[in-house]
Amino acid sequence: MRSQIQTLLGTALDRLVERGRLPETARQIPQVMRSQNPAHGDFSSNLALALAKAARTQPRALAQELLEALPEAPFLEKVEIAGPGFLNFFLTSDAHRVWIPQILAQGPNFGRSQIGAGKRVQVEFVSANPTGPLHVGHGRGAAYGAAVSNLLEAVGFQVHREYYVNDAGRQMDILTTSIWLRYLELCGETLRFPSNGYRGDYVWDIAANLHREHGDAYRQPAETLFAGVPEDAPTEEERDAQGNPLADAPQGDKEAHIDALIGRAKDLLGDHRYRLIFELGLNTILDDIRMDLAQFGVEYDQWFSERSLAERGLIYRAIERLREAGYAYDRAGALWFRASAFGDEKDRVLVRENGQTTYFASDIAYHMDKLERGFDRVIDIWGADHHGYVPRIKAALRALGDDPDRLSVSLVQFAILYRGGERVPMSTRAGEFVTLRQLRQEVGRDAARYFYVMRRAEQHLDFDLDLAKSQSNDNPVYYVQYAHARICSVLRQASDRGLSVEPSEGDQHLDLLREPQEVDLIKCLGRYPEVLEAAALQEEPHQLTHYLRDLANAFHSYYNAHPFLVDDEKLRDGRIKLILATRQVLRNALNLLGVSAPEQM
RNA sequence: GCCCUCGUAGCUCAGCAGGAUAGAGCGAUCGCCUCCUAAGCGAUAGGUCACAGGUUCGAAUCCUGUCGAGGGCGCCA
Repeated sequence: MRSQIQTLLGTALDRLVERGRLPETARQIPQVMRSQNPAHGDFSSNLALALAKAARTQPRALAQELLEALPEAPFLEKVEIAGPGFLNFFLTSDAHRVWIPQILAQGPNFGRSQIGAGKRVQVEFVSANPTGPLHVGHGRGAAYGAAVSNLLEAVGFQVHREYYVNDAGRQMDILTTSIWLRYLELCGETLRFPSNGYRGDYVWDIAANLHREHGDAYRQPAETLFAGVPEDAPTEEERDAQGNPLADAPQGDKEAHIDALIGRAKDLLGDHRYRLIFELGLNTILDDIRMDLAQFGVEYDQWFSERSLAERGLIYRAIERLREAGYAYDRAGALWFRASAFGDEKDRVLVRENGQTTYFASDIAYHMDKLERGFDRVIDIWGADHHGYVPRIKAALRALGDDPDRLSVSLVQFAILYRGGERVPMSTRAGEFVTLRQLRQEVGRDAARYFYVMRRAEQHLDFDLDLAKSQSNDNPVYYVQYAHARICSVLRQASDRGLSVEPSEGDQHLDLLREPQEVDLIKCLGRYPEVLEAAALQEEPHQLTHYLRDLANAFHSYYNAHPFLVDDEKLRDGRIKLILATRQVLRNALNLLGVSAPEQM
């Protein structure tokens, strides 16, 4: 509808240009927007204000000329000049009502479009290290990434959802060593668990599995293992309230300590047995993450292994390409990428002094591969703590000769949980973090998915657990779902009374819908395709949650003001059509957000 | 120190490719169930859009600076 008005205005503009009233440069796609205020009609345009200077006249006078040059259109009730020179367009009530048969005919497809047709988009999200269960911070990335993917798909893009599995690197070695140490404790060894190890209960569980399967086959005396290992740093428990180490606490370096333990573990276990524990840890945790996300309604097309990059020689190839392009150089025994040549703060290491490639090198190779796979757009959804990482990855893409604008990075801010008005503590200290699974169990999947995307991604999110659980109108999820359930309930009642809920053909009886609440609701339904398009193209699912609130409100107001199951068959038919259409749009929008549309509440 | 994000009603937030009188929800106050789920509806009150400049017909929106909040600045991942 908006584009049709744009076309009309464009024609008027062309006419004025042809008459020499306006210069050639004035030709443009006119800005047409939804009016905020109903007194200003359905749509308005500021075209006359924008061009008044070029026309060397007053905005209102130019608006008058545009108005006279405007072609006739059957869907327009009237066009007014208002304020400083706005053109306000009022649609006929018929123009609004045509949405209802369209919604009923298109069903689940209503609102979808083909704007992105033929374009492939990759969305990479969550990608948490497989070293422990997902926590509530990952949950927001999951809900946001899944919603953005669904939105893009709904407007026609071919979407590829991907999870980057960090199954290489030091964190996995720390996990492997942690599992083995817990296993040794289960064998009866006494040892001091490293401050930098993974201390969660799940590590005990994996170790217990290992012990159940293999008995003491992997046992080594703790004294042998710790012999010659540099001293650890104090753990949290070994510090006082001010964070100062207690008297008997170790005073070493936790990094050197854990690295030495990893080295000892590899030597003592041998390559084969070390790999076995490594794989056991990786697979156990990855399976858990997969299941967790699946239960959260988040599915992926691909789980991309970081290790596969090295196996396919992609890291080597990326480094060679950088070297050939002259952006890699040796210094102090390491290989560096000249990121500073592309606006990054400083140069970055690709290959460490010890010969190992960095995470950054893997990531360059990964992004190189993403672009080579031919996606028109690549979207990375990262936690906000990674924002410093964006310039260097873009710098690398530019150095490789790729177009860095094909990659866009969305940074999702943290979610802060509140319970009883108090902030829920979430220190990274082992055992204290709240997992995504715990959150789902506490508030349910629907509330979690909805709350996570209710705010703009780059905005800090206050997640009120009590509100998410409350079954009242304070809770936006229930408010919207209740609208859906209410419609279902009305239809059930109709059947119980022997009334037909099968709507008549086409636009019959819709002209009877003239109550103000009916008009508001119909207008709201008609906005859905525009809202969906904007939410998708701007990657902002929260626009959809705001719309859903409006739509549910329009429906609840209608419900309170007028009965639907009236004796007059024609009026009843019209009203049932309207609420059927409302139910459809509620379903379509909730579905994109991964929230259910219950028939009963 | 440098960089990023953000300061809008008592609270939580929309609005930000400039547009008309700045909007919701919660909370507060007052109303509405012989009637399709009151998990609902209606009404009222509540704002120097952090502050100061600038750009222009017009600024919550763009630019600069100040103040304040959170985050990031490893041969970690």
